[in-house]
Order: sequence, then C-alpha cells, then structure tokens
Amino acid sequence: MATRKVTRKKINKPLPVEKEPADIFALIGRAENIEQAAVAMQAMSHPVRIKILCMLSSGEQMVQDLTDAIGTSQSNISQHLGILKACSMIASRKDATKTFYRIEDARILKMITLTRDIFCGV
Amino acid sequence: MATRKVTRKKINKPLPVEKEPADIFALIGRAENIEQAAVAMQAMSHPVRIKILCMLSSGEQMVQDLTDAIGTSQSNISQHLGILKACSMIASRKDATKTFYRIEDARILKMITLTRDIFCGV
DNA sequence: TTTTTATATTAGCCAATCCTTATATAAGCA
DNA sequence: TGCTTATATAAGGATTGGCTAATATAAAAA
Repeated sequence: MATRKVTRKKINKPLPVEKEPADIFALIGRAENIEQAAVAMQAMSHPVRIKILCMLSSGEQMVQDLTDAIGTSQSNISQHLGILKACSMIASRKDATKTFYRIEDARILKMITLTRDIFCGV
Repeated sequence: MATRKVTRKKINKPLPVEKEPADIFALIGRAENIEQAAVAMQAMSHPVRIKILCMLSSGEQMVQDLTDAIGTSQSNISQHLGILKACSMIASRKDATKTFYRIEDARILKMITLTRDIFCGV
C-alpha cells in the first residue's frame, strides 16, 4: 500500500511574514490542539448528537427520555451516545436498568453552549 | 426499497416534565437551527479547514499562502475552500490570477474564535 | 422462572468524505 | 503566440459514517 510520498512542491519560497503576525503560524503549528478540536467538532456535528448534548447541558438524562424527546430509535440514540462517550465528551452512570448520561468535558459544555447561543439564540 | 415505517414504540408515556423546564424541549424542537448548526460544525470539523478558518479569522488570505502555511497540496486546499464556500462560511475575491478568501459568516467567526480559545488557549 | 423493561451491540448496506493524480482554466509575461 | 503562475475541477479508489433490523444482556417484576 503505497508509502505516501509527500513530495510536495513547496520549494524554497520564504513565507511572506509581513502581513501575518507570528501567532497565526504558531497557532497553525499547534497540530495536536487543532486535531483535538477537529475530533470534537466532528463528534458534535450531527443533529441527533447536538440534540443529545443540548439536553445534557442542563443535566443528567436517561436514554429513554433522550429517545422520546429526540425522536429516533433507541438503537440509534444508543449508538450516538456511544460515539460521544468514545471521545470522552459524556459519561454514564447506571441505576438498575437505567443509564444516565451527563456531559463530562467542560470544553464541550462551553462549545455546545455557544453553539446554542449562536444558532438558536437560546 | 422498504418505505421506512417509523412505527416507534413511544406510546402513551407522558414525558417527565418535572426535571426539565420546557425550554429544553423547545430547543430540541428547533430542528432547523439544529440542522444549521450541524452543517456548520460538520463543515468546520476537519483539521485543514479549521486551520484555514483560523488563518482567515485574522483577515483575507490568498490560496498560495494558505497552502504554504498549512502544508498540503494546492488541490486539496482548493477543495477544502470549496467546501467552506459551498456553505457560505467564506467568500472570495479575485485579483488577476490570485484569489483571496475571507470569512463571510459572522457566526462562523464566533465559532472559530471560541474553538481556538477552548482548544488552543489562543 | 418467565416476562418485561431498559439499554447495548452487531451486521450489513448505502452514502458521504477525503486524498491523490491528472487535467482545465485563465491571467500575466516573454 | 507560447510559457508560466495561480487556482479550480474531475475521476478514482479507500475509508468512514449512519441507518435499520435483529439480537444480546441484565435487572426488575410477575
């Protein structure tokens, strides 16, 4: 499987540093943070998952209630919860047969709050 | 191809309204806004596109400079720019052979600013 | 112990995404 | 006119994402 030769053509061309202050390039250099942000946004970027996060943003919820309120199949909700949990955005707690989910990552709470604010004005 | 019977089993079960104030459910009901948010996040949720938006968040940039700074092929950058443009996040202006891109949607500027803040502390 | 309730998991299929390579367009330059 | 620079577009194959339907697990209730 073709070992990905990254022979890019960006030869000896000194980047034009005049216009942009160094911090932008420093920012771009933070590949790891950018990567994290991308993963987070990717995980959030589905209507059902946004709805889940919105509901969780006001506290713990159980699967049944999420399912009823959002209106898709139980299996589907469970899978979306799995995705959010896989990247540690949410965590769960069991009470007998019920499972309660909550937002676990403070950054995600911030993100969803802003998203609500920007797109829903709520 | 199976006409999608949405025979869900959410029968006559009155939602427990005690814990959650109505506004959460009203929020979930804003399907259109949620949809918009999902599309926006989806469009933003790629490392290269986040980098592009970060760079554009401090002003207009031309394709070449984005390509050099971000470090992927010109074709690839162009395609990512196309994706961002397709959902009106960015707009472009031509000057002879060069194309300058800028952020066009104020909401996106807010989003990318917060994202930077949260994940990069910048 | 059987049944019911609540949730999770798996498989399979179709659609979307992403990258690469190659080519197209279009303006400026020799 | 032909060459070069800057950008866009298209085709392709590989990977991932998302849904449904079916099944599994596990605790409670009967």
